[in-house]
Amino acid sequence: MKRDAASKADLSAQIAKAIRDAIVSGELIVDSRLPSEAELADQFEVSRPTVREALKRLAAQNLIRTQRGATGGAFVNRLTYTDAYAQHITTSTLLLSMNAVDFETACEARFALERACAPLAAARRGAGHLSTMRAEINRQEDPALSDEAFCTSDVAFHRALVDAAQNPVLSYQLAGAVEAMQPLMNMITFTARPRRDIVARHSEIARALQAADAEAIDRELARLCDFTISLAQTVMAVRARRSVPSR
Amino acid sequence: MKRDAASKADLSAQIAKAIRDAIVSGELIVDSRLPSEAELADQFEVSRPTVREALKRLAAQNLIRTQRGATGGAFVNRLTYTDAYAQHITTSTLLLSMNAVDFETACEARFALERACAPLAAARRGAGHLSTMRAEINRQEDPALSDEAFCTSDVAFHRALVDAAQNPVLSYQLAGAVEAMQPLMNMITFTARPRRDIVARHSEIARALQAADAEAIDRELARLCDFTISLAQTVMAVRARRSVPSR
DNA sequence: GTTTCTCAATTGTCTGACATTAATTCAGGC
DNA sequence: GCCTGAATTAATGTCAGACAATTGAGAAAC
Repeated sequence: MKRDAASKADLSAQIAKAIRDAIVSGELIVDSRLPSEAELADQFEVSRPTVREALKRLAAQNLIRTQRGATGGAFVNRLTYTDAYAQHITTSTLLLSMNAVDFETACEARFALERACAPLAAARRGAGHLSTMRAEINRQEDPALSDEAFCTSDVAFHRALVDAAQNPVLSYQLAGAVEAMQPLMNMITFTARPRRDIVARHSEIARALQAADAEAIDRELARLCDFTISLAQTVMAVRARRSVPSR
Repeated sequence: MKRDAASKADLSAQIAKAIRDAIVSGELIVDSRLPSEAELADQFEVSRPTVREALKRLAAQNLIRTQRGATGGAFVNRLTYTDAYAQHITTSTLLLSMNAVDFETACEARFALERACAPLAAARRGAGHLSTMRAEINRQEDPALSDEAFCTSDVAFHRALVDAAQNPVLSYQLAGAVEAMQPLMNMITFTARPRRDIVARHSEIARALQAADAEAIDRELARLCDFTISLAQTVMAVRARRSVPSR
């Protein structure tokens, strides 16, 4: 855990990097305790506040956790799938919102990824996945369901499809893509999303999954993708006309 | 930018969350300047070091950048694709290494994702992508190439295939999966990876991409996936036998 | 043996200070 | 009038020292 005097970055950034490298390289293994803040301050020849800033940087990335008390300190955190999901979703959401990614690009990416898991899902889907999907379809058929709840159910449905592939790494990668899309999806949902068509697609997907018909799943996802994109274009066109009424 | 007194978390975590929420909700837009540390300390009724720890947390996530000097301060950062790539790769790599994800699962996920972009890549590939892939194949044919360089070239090849889909969101999602796999790949590369077979697959993929033959790309990727997994199993079996020699 | 108390180690927070950086301002010379 | 350059100023970066809060461990009492 050495820090090069070279880089011009802030001390706290240098120290954070040094510790991060030690973790990534395996020098510090999961659940091992880092030296106390005072000891780190001595080692790196900086003050304790500087060390603390470095530790907060690592804590922000879920790389360490801290505990107070006599046997407390900073411990190397095991990065769980849950943590990784959360970070991935945050990053993806911000990336989409801050770079004005157009709906078509995001939608295309999202469905392309989802189609990637169709063959695996068809081969491995369990009863739990199918029942989850059917339950969500039932909820979606209720006209009294609010738009927000419909959206959430939509995400849950697709999440179940992804999970049916029974590959946690794949689920992790796709969860970010699907969930990060939700805010963008909402933009069109709250205007005029014809639920009947979507539920019909969902039903077909569930049927195909039960039949382990990978090609049918793929086909339905492609239709749903095209449908969503064309719907978005319609909505955008209407909005554009409204904002420039007389011309 | 208010902080609830509710949560029991550290003050710096609360403040970081409050500011992060303000950014995500759009209350603070890209490139806008946050109040100075002293002002934030007043607003949140904490000391400056506490505010600084909060800001370092956000800086660790590339959400803000800081600048010294008279007109300095903390500014909301635009999350670039490059930043997002880097974070995604770091997270994915740590997730794989800390959770003892087995090679087969990771490999399956990686190729499933890559196959997702085959149709788009076939439809849109430009001359640049094809020439990059051919150049990498040429490098890979050189027997003098070191194992590390071969690996890097391998990643570059697949990266070009992904980029050929011309969807930056898709590229972002896949870059993490492909690059995070590299350390795991290295484990088998450095023993006995038959380069000829891999180069043959790569050549076929490049040919199929040029011919815009999505199905052929998909087929070749599937073969490469199966090949890689079986190779890994062979290597593991050999290692297991070596580590338990006489029994 | 069990419970309770005290203690020590560690993180969390505050105060106040100084160093460093960089834009701005303004005086002086041309 | 215009350029040059030094002082000003406002901000972050860093430090030292202190105290509060928390928590486990060992000592002491029963």
